[in-house]
Amino acid sequence: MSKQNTFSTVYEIVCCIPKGYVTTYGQIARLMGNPRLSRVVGYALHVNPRPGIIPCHRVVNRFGALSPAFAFGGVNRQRILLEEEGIRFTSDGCVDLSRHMWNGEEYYIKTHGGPL
DNA sequence: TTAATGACCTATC
DNA sequence: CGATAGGCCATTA
Repeated sequence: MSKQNTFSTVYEIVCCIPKGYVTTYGQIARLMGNPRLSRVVGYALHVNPRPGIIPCHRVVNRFGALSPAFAFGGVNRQRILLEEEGIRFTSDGCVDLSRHMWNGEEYYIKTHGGPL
């Protein structure tokens, strides 16, 4: 209800990511209206006030690479969680964004009140 | 208060 | 087409 507004928005979008899909920081920032908020999005997930509740493991970078240090329990934890969701990983250890890239259309309609 | 950092992205050469 | 540099927002020290 003040400065947490920005963070709350990030958590809202992250919680809105459907199972078996992933999105990028830039995509989330873009949904907020400021594509440059990509860094703040990562920071919001870094603080992650509700680990285990917020599916931050479904958020990856633009290259589809996972976070260097996952704060959920183990670095391999994120990859396992995504694999359990049915996400395919490449030999590079990156997520196939072309297969699970969530554009956040649902959130866009909810915020802008209309489709793209 | 100023300065520096960060789970990033976009634009330009 | 590929690589480099900069920028933007918020938070912390």
